[in-house]
Amino acid sequence: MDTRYDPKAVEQRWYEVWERAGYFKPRESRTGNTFTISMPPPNITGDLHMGHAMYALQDVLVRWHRMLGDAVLWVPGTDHAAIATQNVLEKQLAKKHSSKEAIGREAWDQMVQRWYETTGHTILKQMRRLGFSADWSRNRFTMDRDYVASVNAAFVGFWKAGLIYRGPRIVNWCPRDQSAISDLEVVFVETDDHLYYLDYPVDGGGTISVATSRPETMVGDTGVAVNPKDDRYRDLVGKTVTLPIVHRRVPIVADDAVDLVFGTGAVKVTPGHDLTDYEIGERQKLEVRNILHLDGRMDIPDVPELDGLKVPQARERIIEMLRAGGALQKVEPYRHSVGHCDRCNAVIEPLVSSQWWVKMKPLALPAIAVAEQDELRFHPTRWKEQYLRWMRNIRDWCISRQLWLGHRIPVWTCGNGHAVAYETEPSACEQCGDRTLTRDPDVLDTWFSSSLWPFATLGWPKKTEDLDRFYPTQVLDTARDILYLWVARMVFTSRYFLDVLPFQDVIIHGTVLAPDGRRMSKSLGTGVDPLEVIDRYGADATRAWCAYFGTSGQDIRFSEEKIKSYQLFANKLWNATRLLLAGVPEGARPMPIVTATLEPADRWILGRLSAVTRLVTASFSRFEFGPAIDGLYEFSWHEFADDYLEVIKPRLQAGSASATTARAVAIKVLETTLKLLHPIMPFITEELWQRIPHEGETIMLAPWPTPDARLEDPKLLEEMSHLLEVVRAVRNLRHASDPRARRQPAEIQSPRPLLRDAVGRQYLATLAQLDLNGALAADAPRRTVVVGETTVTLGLPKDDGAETHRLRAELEKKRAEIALIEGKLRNADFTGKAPEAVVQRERARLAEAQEAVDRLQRLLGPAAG
RNA sequence: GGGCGGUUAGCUCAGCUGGUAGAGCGUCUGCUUUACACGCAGAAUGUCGGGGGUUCGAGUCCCUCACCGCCCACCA
Repeated sequence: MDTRYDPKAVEQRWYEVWERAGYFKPRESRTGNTFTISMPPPNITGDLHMGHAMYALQDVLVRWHRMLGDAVLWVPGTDHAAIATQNVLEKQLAKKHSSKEAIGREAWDQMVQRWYETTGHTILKQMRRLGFSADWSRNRFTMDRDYVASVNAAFVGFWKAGLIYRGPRIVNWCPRDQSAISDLEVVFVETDDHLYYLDYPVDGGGTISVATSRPETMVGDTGVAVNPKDDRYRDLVGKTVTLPIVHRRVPIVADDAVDLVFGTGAVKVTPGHDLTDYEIGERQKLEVRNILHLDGRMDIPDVPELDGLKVPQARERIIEMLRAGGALQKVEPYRHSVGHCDRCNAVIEPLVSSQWWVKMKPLALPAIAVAEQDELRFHPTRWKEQYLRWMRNIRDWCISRQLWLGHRIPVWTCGNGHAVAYETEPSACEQCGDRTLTRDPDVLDTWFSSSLWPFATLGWPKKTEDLDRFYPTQVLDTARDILYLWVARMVFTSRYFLDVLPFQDVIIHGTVLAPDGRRMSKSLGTGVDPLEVIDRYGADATRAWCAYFGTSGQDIRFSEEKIKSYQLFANKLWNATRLLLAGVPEGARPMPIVTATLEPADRWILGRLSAVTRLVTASFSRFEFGPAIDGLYEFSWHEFADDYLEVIKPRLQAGSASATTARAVAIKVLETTLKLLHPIMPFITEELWQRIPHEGETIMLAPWPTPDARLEDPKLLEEMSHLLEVVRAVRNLRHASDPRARRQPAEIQSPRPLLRDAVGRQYLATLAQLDLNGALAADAPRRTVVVGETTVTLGLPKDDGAETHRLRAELEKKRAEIALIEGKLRNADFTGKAPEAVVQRERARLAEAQEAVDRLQRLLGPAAG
């Protein structure tokens, strides 16, 4: 074995072995349980970023449950991401000065197909590099034929229940994509703008002023609204105004939606191009007028000056016209949020258009109940409220998109106008038999298909074996930005179609940010490719970083230091293994541990191992992986390697029966540690586990360790802790004088059982490089160190004062501590009200501190003061 | 406008139900000790964002302010 661990050489090799052996496929359950996770399908938009590395959290759970003995299935796949992918491909075409319209539908479809094949493949390869143990034989793509069948079945299912309707309603329209988008796909950006005050002449005399940030829409006004409680305008309600420029008469109405204190308290109402106005218009029975073409140009033939202009130009032009006509009262600077398309960033133009909708209220109610009753749990828990807030305020879902990429809406209309949803292409109208059928040109919101993901990937609506065996899943892990877009929707679709929750636990992992705290983004140049990270530090280190930060719920600034520390950790394990394997023949069988021959150190490390086993298992159970990796790092590096391995070195070299025991214990501890670590760092653990004596063909299927409380002896733990403290004190003392001195002669006095014992003294001698075998010569120089009841006297010359200085500082610290505790104990409130145990602890602390002060004073002599 | 999260050592972050402030990295000191210099041994470093309160006792609970980030909303 080389002195350095090389992840590159190891990781690829093991991954191939695992995959070829079929370990990623579900096996017979030893526990009777199944454990299923549906992997959130990455978008086929070509970029795999550090966010995807966070899927390692799923692999941790999956590998853990596999070791627990469950029948485990992790279903992977990819999402066609209709609008996002279309945007990527359109940009590619634009670079070549082309467009989808220019190349035509057929060439476009081919381009899409090619994209699916190449990009989908790349993503899967990248996930393999991360060590993901998903069952790739069950890999799904939302555009696969079977998946399309699921989508159609869901659509028809909703349709038959009357939950889908088509209708003209106001929608968020993206003029660049020329498609409707849902509320969730609109991002609002704070923008510096202007508020224009317009005077509308009231018929019969007077004027009414309205404030607007969109004066160009006044040509589509069909009313003016005021608040019914507004005394200023009470007399005007019911009258009409004549709009400037278009010279149309529109009514003044009263509506509660109007804010009394904003602007003038009077609002121009444009039901055709504003969400609020649309609702006011519905209530007040106002006409809806459309003044925009679908590409965002003005559609107002009556006003040739404006017709065909883009919105910004139209705004400028109409302001001139209004000003000229004396209708522009004033303009104020105004900052407000403007909706943009989430995908292409174009300014959203609300307009009325005929779209397909899903009625949400009936679907939302059960989805609310399950969260309220904690059948559906969120980690961290605060996301429950977020989820509920959204579900409670949910509005109907616009599911149709006017895109060239996506699932076609499975509705065909016959010559007689019967529009019906069919699961497969019909040959005749279901209602009248007419054979002239045309399919709806629209496609579905990509999230409609995603919302079926956990069960559609298992074959639904077919009653497949997989669906029967592996559904529902147990855990969903994802990023918070798709809590509503995706998670919430899976809950109601699964409740609706399968009458069961798609998963019980939802983990919302932290979002990975750039080192400067900005969002990771390719366009900002802040993106980090996980493969580069893997190349530098190894997949195991990358995954450990994910485990450490991912489940805390906080956003994570990407920082390489921590990843690097896990790379070093892997190296540490590698070298510890090298040490233990020296002298063990290749292919040796596991050595049974003979309890009778165990030394205190052996019992101690086994006890600590048991405690760590409990810690890791509890950490995994709570979906908080930070304490698990932290605990394993601390235990194996410091307790196992620094303390235990150092303490047994003389035994190993002596080659006695004691060596056999020590080696057996050390290997047992190492082997167990590797198993506990395997879900997080699969590669190094497999590599090392294969090298040490073990049973079984892969660590992936090794049984998960269980703690053994009988091994945890609190008294022994305390004895060892004390011993290690003495070691540190001695090292400290020698550090201050002559670090090169080895095997320093020394005497020890201690009432502690372990240090009275020859074995314990041997530990001390080994770790602190002391020779405790003889008494110090009477005339030898002496230095003494005191830890609690233990005193060690070393044959060392007096130091130059540094040690005295240190002791003095310690004395001061102890005295301060005593003053603090005494103050506490003098306080009758404390002694009276604090629990007895706490008071006792303070008394013990005081006694200990006083003893320490006595010793320090004795050491320092009369000069101590 | 409403809500959520954050503010702890130079940096990045842990600190569960209130009871002597922790890790990694960095810094400093000393070590080519035969597993590992990707190492070993040791050290230093915090009015736990400000203010108020509850309590015998607050990083931890309550109120309030400030700043950073995120989400939601029919911000004309």
